[in-house]
Amino acid sequence: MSKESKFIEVLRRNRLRVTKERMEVFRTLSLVDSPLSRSELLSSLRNYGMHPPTLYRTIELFVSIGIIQSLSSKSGEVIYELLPPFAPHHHHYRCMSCGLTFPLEVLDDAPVEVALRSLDLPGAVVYHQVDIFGTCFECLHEQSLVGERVR
Amino acid sequence: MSKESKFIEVLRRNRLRVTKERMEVFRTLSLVDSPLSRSELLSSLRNYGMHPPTLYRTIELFVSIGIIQSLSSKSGEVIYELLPPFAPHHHHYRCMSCGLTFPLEVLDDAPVEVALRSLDLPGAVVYHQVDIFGTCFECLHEQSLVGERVR
DNA sequence: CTTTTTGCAAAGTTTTTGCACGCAG
DNA sequence: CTGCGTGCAAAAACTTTGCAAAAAG
Repeated sequence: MSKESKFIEVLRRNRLRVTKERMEVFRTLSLVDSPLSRSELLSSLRNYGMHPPTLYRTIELFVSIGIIQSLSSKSGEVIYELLPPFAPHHHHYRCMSCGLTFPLEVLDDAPVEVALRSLDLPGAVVYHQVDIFGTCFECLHEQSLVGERVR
Repeated sequence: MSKESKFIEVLRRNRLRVTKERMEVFRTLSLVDSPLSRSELLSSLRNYGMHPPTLYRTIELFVSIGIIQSLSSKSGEVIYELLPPFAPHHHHYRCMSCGLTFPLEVLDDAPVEVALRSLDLPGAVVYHQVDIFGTCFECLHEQSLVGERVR
């Protein structure tokens, strides 16, 4: 079953209508396969004719039915990405220099996952996010080429 | 050495001035000991006389010199919290129902930390964030008291 | 045909900017 | 003293809201 038909299923199950705007937001997120901010989504979809209120309402809807989740970029901007089953569960490596987000594949039996499951918590668990911040090899390399760091 | 004097040290090391506004923002974050949004900080500090532009500039500054970090709340709001050495490294458990954030103490040799250190990553690591989402026991209890879930 | 969803305009809120003044060093 | 930082006002950007029109089922 394709991701799009799964998506349609989820809308149906929630008694929501399948509109081209919702499809388009979903497609953009699937295609890019990396978290996007509201403004990035807007500019991607603007040529398509998406209006801000529609996008905002769609994002809120998607969050509420669990299609996407929000995370914050290092710079303090909120970004959104697809959740399972639309994207596999993964962690993030984020470069603080160029801002790129690298998805990190995590198997269910990886040590991190096992360790997270065995924690003693103040409630039930729905999902978790792991974000690792640093400087990616490409940026490290570039920095070493430039003699001096600019203040 | 107290946290405040450490904070002053960091400002000095960055050749920044110690002002009462900066002290006040730092104090609020230390005192509350849980992540705060811009608007929460603003209302806490408003009676003190903080103006929005000053707060925003201060937050940006604090992020840039590594005093605080941003994370996103479930509702998609950006919140800020102190980083080591002003607060111990910790993970978060966040209740999706009441919105409360529970800091989770993590020792350096905890399984999660060890597992995270042994990952193969596309760059160098500066720090990481782990956020676990779910429903806290208090909210679970309340929900069981209410017969029906509201649609 | 009914009900949900979108388009649009307007209002509301938050954030940024520029510059003059005041305070830290 | 000498700028760095803040206060203030104004502008810009972003987000929300309400309602009529359009589209989905």
